[in-house]
Amino acid sequence: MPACNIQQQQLQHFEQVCKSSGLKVTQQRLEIYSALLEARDHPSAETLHKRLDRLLPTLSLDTVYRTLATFEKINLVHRLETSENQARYEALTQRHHHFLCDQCGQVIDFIWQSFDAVALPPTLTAIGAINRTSVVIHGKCAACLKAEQETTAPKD
Amino acid sequence: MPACNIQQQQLQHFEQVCKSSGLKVTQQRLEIYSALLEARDHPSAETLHKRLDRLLPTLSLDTVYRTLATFEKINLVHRLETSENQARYEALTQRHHHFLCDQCGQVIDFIWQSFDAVALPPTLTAIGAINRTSVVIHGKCAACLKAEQETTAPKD
DNA sequence: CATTCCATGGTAAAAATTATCAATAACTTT
DNA sequence: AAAGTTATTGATAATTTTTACCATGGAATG
Repeated sequence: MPACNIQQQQLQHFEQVCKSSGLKVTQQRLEIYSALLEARDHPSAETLHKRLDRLLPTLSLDTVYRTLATFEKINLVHRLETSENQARYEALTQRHHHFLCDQCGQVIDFIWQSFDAVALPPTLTAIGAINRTSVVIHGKCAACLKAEQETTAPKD
Repeated sequence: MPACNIQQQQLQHFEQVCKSSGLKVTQQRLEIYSALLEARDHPSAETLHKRLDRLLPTLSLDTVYRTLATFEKINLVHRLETSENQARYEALTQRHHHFLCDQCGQVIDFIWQSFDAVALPPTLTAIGAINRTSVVIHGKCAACLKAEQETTAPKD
């Protein structure tokens, strides 16, 4: 399983980052991080908490929140920019951008290397120091489009 | 005052959009919208509410929330993508992008026409139908950078 | 093995947003 | 311009989301 190897690498990296930041590698942190690594759906703290209930039944929601906030500080995870109420998170893997479905709220990653290579506008130097850039695209995802067609079309 | 003329135009447009959407042009809606037009700081519902307190002392916070949600539906305002808890809003004016200061939370608009002109990656057609695209840049704003220097540097 | 210190869980508070419903204000018709 | 119709508002309260508190527990250090 190559995917599993990749995850092993990520987890080693995780331990290293924790230690170098003076954070203890607790079971909760490990599980929260690896759950986020496996997840493809940019889960919220609450979703993660539910998802981990089987593995760590006593894990508190507060710990999930705290842990995610901690991870964000040491740059292990990102808190997404969405226009929803619940915050969503993702583990940092490959550089990518986000497509947000305005209908169902789903977040879909996409790669756009030619954007990543482009020079930023010079105006920005006056505005501040840049950490990271990302493109956010709003629209209607394929699934929602299809569902819409099916409820509109059926005239038989 | 040219700025005032521009706003007059915007307000006329506002009334038109409301009517064509079957919405009544109430004083509350007018004031909330024009407060958002004047604002340059992408205020939250609560900030707007406080700001309007002098003008409309009985305006309820709930109305601000409801009104902003309504405006977003008919595409008069945008709910911003930030990674904060409180939602922020802006009136739709000129096409622009956002710089978010991770330190102070400030949102600064910037123009980037060469991005606006660029073609989106073809992968996206499979993902869904696109409504709008925007670039989000995270970093540290000039003011925060300066404040940081002043607290670090003073060694005299 | 004892000590220290950080992280966790449980509870509860704070912050942010939304629901309910009677009263009110805006548009329409006359 | 007045009355009727209907959407909108305000006040209150409920939900949802996130954070604070603090005693307990467990890992690392000496």
